Amino acid sequence: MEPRLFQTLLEQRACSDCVLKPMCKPAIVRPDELERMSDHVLPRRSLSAGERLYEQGQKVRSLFVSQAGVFKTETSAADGRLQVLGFHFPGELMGLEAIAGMRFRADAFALEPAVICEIPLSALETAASRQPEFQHHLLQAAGSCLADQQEHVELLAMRQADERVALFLVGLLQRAERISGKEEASIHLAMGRTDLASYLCLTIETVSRTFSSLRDAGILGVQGRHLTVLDRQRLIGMSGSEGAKSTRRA
Amino acid sequence: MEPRLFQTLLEQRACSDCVLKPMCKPAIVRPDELERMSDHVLPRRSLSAGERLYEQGQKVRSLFVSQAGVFKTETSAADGRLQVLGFHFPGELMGLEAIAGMRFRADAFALEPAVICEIPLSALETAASRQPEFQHHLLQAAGSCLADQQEHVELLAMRQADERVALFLVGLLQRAERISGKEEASIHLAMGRTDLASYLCLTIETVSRTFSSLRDAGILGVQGRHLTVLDRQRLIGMSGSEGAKSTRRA
DNA sequence: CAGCCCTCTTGACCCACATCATTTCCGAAG
DNA sequence: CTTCGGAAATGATGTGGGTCAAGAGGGCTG
Repeated sequence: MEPRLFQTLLEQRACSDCVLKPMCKPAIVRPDELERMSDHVLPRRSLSAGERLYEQGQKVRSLFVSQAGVFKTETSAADGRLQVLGFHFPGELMGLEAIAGMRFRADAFALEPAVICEIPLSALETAASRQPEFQHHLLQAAGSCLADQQEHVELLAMRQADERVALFLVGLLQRAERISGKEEASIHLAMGRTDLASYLCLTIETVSRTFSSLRDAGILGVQGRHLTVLDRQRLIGMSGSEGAKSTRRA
Repeated sequence: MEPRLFQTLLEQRACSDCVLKPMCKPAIVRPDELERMSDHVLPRRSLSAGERLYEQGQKVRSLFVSQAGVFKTETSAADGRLQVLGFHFPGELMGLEAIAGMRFRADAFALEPAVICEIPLSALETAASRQPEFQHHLLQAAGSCLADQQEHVELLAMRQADERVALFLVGLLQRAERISGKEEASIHLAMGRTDLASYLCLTIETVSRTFSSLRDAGILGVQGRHLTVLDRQRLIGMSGSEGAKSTRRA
């Protein structure tokens, strides 16, 4: 394992373009660079849709970066309740939250056919200690993950269902645009309504109704998992602050 | 700045005792050790109750570890809505989520008279790259922060108000016990009802009512900010899974 | 000790969303 | 093309907790 490669690997397009909100997802790796590098140095694995990458409670040996395909992470409580904690797009790091307890705190599933790049912990630490650059990027990535989680909390703290949905969609849009580099007008949902609802802490009925009302308002085109953004400004408006009228909570 | 000291500084009582939930807060530093070390090498500052440690949007130069006193971090949205993102007890790291964008994403306030230990970023990275041990601990700390955030999301995902409150209280209890090392029967709330409600995404009225019903049920003694745990088992029971009867969400 | 302010508590009412129950859609298999 | 099954949409109804509105403590200051 050549540590120098890690540095290049993580030569990230820093998250500076979306410093604050919304949905500044931890994109620590440019997928194309990852593609180039991992062919030579990192274990890769293909997963089919629905396949599990790791399991809650399992011992952590590696972190993972999606190279292609979207993943979800999901905890299951003692009583069987499931809670989707996050979606992970190509280039995003997974598993960092597990290294404190050395066990994964959630299951990770591929939502579509995917390619995953595995980074053994030992290699990670070795590379980081030999390459200050890499260490720096790793810290940045950790910070990004943390910022991302905070945004999830902020999303949940938005009281109205339509605010949450709108904010989520805007986030997806921005992630898609960061990957493609151009303005996007359509969104393909990698996840079903169930996962979406769980992530937003709503029921699938509410999500469905919200989509319908966005459609009726002429803001969004809805055809199953394929969405079309018809009125970007209004969508962004709803996702933000002034969507609320009454507002009381401190 | 002597890097070696950092290593000792972060010689943590790892979070292994509370691998999963609830409320495994990122205690990366033993307060007594921090006390011992920071006198020599790290800038310290005293804050009075309510004083601000850092401000949202401000450039990040240092991370912080509380040495004494509880802090809260809080974002303010464009429309003025405030959202408490976390409480930070002695020994817990603050500011890591900011390093991706190099700006703080929230305000941090001391909730009571406090002493803070400042760790300049440059020193942090230098120390980490010279001391693999320290780098390892730093990563662990980052992982702990992340795990903590996930628990916050899980807390918010618990549907019933009383589940959230109970889970929060159990978490406080465990943190207090981790610091004192012995079983505690009482909790002193460093935060007021307003901050508590914001953190739990409830109104202060609901929090108040929930406390009252816990009191009426003989589970909790409530005298303002001083709480007495009368029935530990039942409290833990409520915080968990089986407090719910119906349960539908995936 | 009185007065004040601020935090917390309690009560009455109502609404957004959960819940329950169908119906519709769409893709895969035959 | 038809059939089938799971996902999504829609409708009707109920409720947890948000909202509005008073009190009730409890700790300051004068």
